[in-house]
Amino acid sequence: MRDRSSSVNDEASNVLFDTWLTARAAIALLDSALAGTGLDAEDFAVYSVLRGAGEITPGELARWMSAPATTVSAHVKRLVARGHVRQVPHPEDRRSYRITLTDAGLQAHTTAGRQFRSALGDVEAALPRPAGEVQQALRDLGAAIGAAARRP
Amino acid sequence: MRDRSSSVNDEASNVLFDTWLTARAAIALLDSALAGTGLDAEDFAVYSVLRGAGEITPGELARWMSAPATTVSAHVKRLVARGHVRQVPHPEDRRSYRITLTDAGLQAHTTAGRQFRSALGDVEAALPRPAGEVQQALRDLGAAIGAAARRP
DNA sequence: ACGAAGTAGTGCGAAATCGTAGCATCGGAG
DNA sequence: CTCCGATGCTACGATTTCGCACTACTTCGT
Repeated sequence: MRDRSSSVNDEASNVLFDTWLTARAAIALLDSALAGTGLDAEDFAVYSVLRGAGEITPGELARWMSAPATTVSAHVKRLVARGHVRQVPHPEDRRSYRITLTDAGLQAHTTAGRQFRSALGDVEAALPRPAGEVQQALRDLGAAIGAAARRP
Repeated sequence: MRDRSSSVNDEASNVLFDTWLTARAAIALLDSALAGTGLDAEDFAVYSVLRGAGEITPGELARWMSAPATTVSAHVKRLVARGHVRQVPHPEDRRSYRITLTDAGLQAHTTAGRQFRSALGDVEAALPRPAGEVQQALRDLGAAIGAAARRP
């Protein structure tokens, strides 16, 4: 009954608001944890998606991160210029293409990953219960938001 | 074992990453849910903090939302210009001041609140368990991130 | 097979973000 | 009281975000 549940926030308390608040804190933490790696929190997340996906189209990436197409487009341009991402022609749709991490991109992600994991460890250590539980809650919430968004 | 835990994301799975993902989805949902109200998700969140706080300094707000001072400064300028926020001199520190919602700001928040609550309802309805549980997980996570951030 | 309608991505411009540098004020040490 | 380091905020500018309008290709209906 202090700090985050203090006087400031009473009626504004709800899952969406808390998600916003928590994410901002997470990003701030990561931005400083990743200082010096050349990647910021956003970059690291995108690289992670890319790495997990192997090859995806900009559109898929946009859907994954709930971002507008133009934003992803800008990301791609930047990451390609940085030499961390490569564009591969799409075999079945010539309007599109696919993107992958280059070796340099992969390595940047791996390097930054050390610092990331350190910060993640700190957070998990400070967590008063298994991280898996929290994660499951986030997944459930994410799915619920997705369902709500699909509802016209 | 579908959708959000699909093939794209395996090793990248952790609380911080999931927080980022979920928050992006939440913001996207709210941005569209709040369309036409004149406020976007970010605005609504800030107004909520302001409303809950009554009067706070820009610095306090910055800390609350884990944002750099300059960003908050820009927000304040914008919201003041919009007529939704008012600056009140700080009685104990002349470097600073306090901000509050004006009546117009309060009303804008209340109006937008209808649409917000509708979206929130959709999300909560799609949630496979009590929202309070998820919220508690978010609080715990937020506190843990705060602890990790304080650790030099 | 053809045209209309839908979908993938991008150029551009307006607005937002936030680091750096700088100013005003505060508060503690001597 | 007088410094002086610490703190609160902001001007500025480089970078990022994203809505709108547009082009290129795909797909569906007939």
